[in-house]
Amino acid sequence: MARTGRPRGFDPAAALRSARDVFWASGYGSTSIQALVDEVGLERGSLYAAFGDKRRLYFEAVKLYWSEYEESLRSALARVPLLPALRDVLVMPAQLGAVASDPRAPHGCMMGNTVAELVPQDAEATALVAESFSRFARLTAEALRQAQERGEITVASSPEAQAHMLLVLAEGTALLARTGTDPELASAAVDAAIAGLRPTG
Amino acid sequence: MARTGRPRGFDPAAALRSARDVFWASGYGSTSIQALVDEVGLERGSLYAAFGDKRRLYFEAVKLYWSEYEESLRSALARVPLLPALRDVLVMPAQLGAVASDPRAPHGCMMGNTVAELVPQDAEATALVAESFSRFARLTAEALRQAQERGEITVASSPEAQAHMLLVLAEGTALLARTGTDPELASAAVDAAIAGLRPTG
DNA sequence: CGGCTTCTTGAATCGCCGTTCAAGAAGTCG
DNA sequence: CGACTTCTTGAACGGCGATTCAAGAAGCCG
Repeated sequence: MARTGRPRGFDPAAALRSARDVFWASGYGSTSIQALVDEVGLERGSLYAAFGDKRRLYFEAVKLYWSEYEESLRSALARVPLLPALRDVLVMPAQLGAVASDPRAPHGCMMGNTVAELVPQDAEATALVAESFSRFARLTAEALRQAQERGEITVASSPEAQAHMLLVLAEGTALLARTGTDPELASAAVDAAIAGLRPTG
Repeated sequence: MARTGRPRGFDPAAALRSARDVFWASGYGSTSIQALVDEVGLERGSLYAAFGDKRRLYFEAVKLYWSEYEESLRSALARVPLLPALRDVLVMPAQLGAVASDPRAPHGCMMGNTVAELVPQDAEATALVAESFSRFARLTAEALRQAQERGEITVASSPEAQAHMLLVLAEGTALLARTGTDPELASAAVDAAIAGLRPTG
């Protein structure tokens, strides 16, 4: 039985991307339905029909954000040598924050923003974030393990501990980027941490 | 001319501490005046008379938070050797988050929470946070410089870069603590970063 | 003791927010 | 071409938010 009736006048994927950008810039609580209507270009009813309520839409937006982030992380982790690749991954959020004063620019990591705003009060958000962070840790630890075997990084700490440190660093950098920290200082901080991963002479 | 009229029936400092705890647990936007009234024990009118509006009260609460944090930071930075002291400072937020599932417990670093929620949209919040972070960086860099001179930590990076790295690490750890991360893993991550500060071979 | 000043109380106000819904529009299929 | 189904539109609704205010209470000072 084929789909009948009036077809959609918009592209749901494009609308979701647009909604993600609004949420990314303003967070969950501070983004009004009105702002979404204005920015996404759909009327209220269409938004609700297509995505359910605001909370559902936010979660979909976060999932989209994460899927794109994870893809870029994967490709970085496949690089050899690993250390410069890690540096790029960690510094990226600080570059996004270069336009920190523009309220309509995206700010920080959407996962970190979700943590600050909804975790642990919102159980669904907590689970979503925990799953994403756990994936980051698993992928990164595996890459670190291989790099340890290659002798590229120090074995002074376990790959798991190092991976978690990088997660902490990534979220911290993304958070501080919102304050408009000097990008050079942010890079230098990342470099100082990365330097600690080199094998000791 | 002495103060006359009916005296206050409450202690403003105690009320502010109480308000800080509520804001710390729930953030700015999610804390309603009603919640403050319930928790602080003042009626609406008294709250407004004593502290001005919600935003002012929040800023006062944040300032109180920071003044206490900075004091504890100062005393940690005075310790020798410095590295174990730094470890304690960084791990602390992860311990606070041990009760992460309790919504009434404090969550993360109040400065970081403010960044996530109000920066950069709110100029006053942005300035307040920038000032605090800058103080953290200055105090920490000075302690690191002395430790470098003592030969206690590596000179591979500048004290300023190392200090900023520690700020990033502290905020990242506090953020992740909200997700209820295993405290042991959090400690291990901090240790991995601290290990990178030791002088090489 | 009486007048004055300041604090307390909690009901009232006003605006904004998320959500719903009824009416109209636009395709599709027999 | 006509009936049916789905989408679009935007006005309306109910609730909850921060904030104000008028009336009463409580201590101080001459």
